[in-house]
Amino acid sequence: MTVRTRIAPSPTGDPHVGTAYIALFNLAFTRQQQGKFILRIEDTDQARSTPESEQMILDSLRWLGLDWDEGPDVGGPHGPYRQSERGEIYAEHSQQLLDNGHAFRCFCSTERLDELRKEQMTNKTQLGYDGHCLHLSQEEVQSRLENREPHVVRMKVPRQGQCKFNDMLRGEIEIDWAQVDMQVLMKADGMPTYHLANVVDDHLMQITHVLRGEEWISSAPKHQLLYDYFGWEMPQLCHMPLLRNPDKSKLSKRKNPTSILYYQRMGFMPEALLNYLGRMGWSMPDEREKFSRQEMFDAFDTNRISLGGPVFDVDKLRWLNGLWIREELDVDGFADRVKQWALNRDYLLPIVPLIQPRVETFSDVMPLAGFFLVGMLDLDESAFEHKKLERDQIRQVLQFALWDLEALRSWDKESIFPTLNQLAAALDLKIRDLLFPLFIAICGSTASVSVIDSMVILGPDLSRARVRHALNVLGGASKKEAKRWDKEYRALQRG
RNA sequence: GUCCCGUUCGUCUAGUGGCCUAGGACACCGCCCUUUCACGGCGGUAACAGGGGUUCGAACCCCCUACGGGACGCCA
Repeated sequence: MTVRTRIAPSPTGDPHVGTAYIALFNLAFTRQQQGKFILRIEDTDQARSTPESEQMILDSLRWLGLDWDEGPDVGGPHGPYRQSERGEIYAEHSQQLLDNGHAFRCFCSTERLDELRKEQMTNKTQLGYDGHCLHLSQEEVQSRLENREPHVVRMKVPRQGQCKFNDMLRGEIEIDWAQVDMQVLMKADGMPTYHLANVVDDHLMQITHVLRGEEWISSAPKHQLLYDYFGWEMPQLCHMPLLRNPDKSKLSKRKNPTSILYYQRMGFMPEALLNYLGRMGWSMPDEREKFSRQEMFDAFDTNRISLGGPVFDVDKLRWLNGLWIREELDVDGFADRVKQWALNRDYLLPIVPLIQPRVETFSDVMPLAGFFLVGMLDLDESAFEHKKLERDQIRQVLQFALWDLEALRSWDKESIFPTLNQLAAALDLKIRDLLFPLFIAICGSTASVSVIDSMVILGPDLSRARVRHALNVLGGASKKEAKRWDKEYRALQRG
C-alpha cells in the first residue's frame, strides 16, 4: 500500500493548516496500514513556487511531526519537470493520448475563451469548453503546428452517459459526463496541468490510495477517464471534509489565521495543533480529546471520519494546548519550549538592530520589544485618539490597510512599504498619519520601533490578526459601512 | 445558473434499527476550592433541519423539500 500526499506552496509562501490536515490523515492512514507515505510538492505554476516557499512548507510539516518515507518529491519549476526526463514523461503520455484519439490540440486564444465564458455566464448556460478545435483536420493541425502557433492539449470527454466512481467515505458517486469539461492536460508552456501530472505520477509510483480534500470530488471523473484511456487501474479515493471558517465557508486567510507559522508564533505546541487537527472530522473510539500522534495512528480508522465540514475553533485549540502544556511538560521541558519558541537567537537577532539604539538598560528591552512576544495586544479605544484623524477615519485606514495586506503576495519590507505609501497617497494622507493606527494595532504604541519591520518579523497572519483585532476594539464596521468602504476602496486611484 | 457533497447543542463530536428521557468536550452561566486570578472539582442552559414513507420500533434505512458547502481556470 502506497499513499502520496500532494502539497502546493501557497502564493504567499505561508504553509496552510489545511495542507497539514490532509497530510496528517494521509500519514495516519498509511501508518495504520503499515504502508509507504510519499510527500510531493506539486506545482507546475511557474509564477508561484519558489525554493523558499517550498522549504517553508516542509519545515512546517516537520515541526508538526509529520514525517514522510520518501520525498519530498518536487514537481514544481525547481524540480525535475523542466530539464529532466521527467518533463518528457508528461509529453510522452500526452502524445500517447493524442495518438489514440483520446486528446486533441486546441489553438483557441485566451481572449476567445474569456469571451466564451462571459457569454455562457450571461446566457446562464453550462460553463466549459465548446469543442471548437475538436474537429480540426489533420492537415490544419499540422500546418498550425509548423507555424509554431501556441496551443494546448485537451482531453476528450464522452458527451453523454454518466461517470460512476467510488469514494471510500461516501460510496458510489455519479456525475453526468455532460458536466465534465474538456480539461487542458498540457499547457501552452509545455508544462502538464495538475490533472495529467497527478494521474501519470500516481500510476508510475504505484499509488494505491488517494486521500485529498473534498474540493477534488468534481475532478474525479476526469481522473478516472484518464486512467481508462491509459488502461490503468485507478487508486481508491477518499475525500476528506473541508476545514471551515466560523461562517462555514472554506477556511481562508481573510477570515481566520490559516498559517501554521501563525500558530507557531502564537506559542502553540506542535503536538497540540496536530492533536486538534486530528479531532477535525475524526474521533478516538473512546472519545478522548487529547491524544498523541502515535495514539491516533494506532487507532486510526476511516470509518470514524465524519463528513460535515468542521469549523476550525481557535478557542478549543487554545484549551487543548493548555492541556498539553500543563500535563505534558515538566519544569525543564517548559523552560526549553519557551526558549525554543521565541527566546532564541534566530528570533531575537532581527529584533536587536531595531531596539539596541533605543535602550539605556537591558530592562528597557521588554517594554520596548514585548509586543514581539505577545499574541494579541490588550488594546483600548482611547489609544487610537489622534490630533488630526477622526475615529471613523482611523477605522477606515485600518480596514483599507488590512485589505492591502491581505492581497500581498510576498511579505517583506520591499512589498509592504510601497503598498502602504501608495495607500497614503491615494487617501491623501501623510504616511506618518496613515501609519499611526498601524503602530497602535501592531506595536501597541507610537513610541516604538519601525512598524513595517515589526510586521515583517511578526509575519503576515499575526500582523493581519492584530489589525483585525484593532478594528474590533474600535467597534468593527456595520454592514452599511463595510459596503461603502468596499466601494471607496475599489475606487481608489493608485500610483 | 448547472452539477456534486453534506446537515445531531453556538462549536468539535458520540451514535451504524431497540441500550437515547440523545452521551462527552469547548464556550457560556452558577456553586465549591483558593490571599487574587487561573488551574481543578461539582452542577446547569443547550441539538437529531422540515415533511413523508419502510418497520412492532427510526437520530440511524428510502424519498421529497429547505439550508449550508464545494466544483465549474492554460491554479492546485
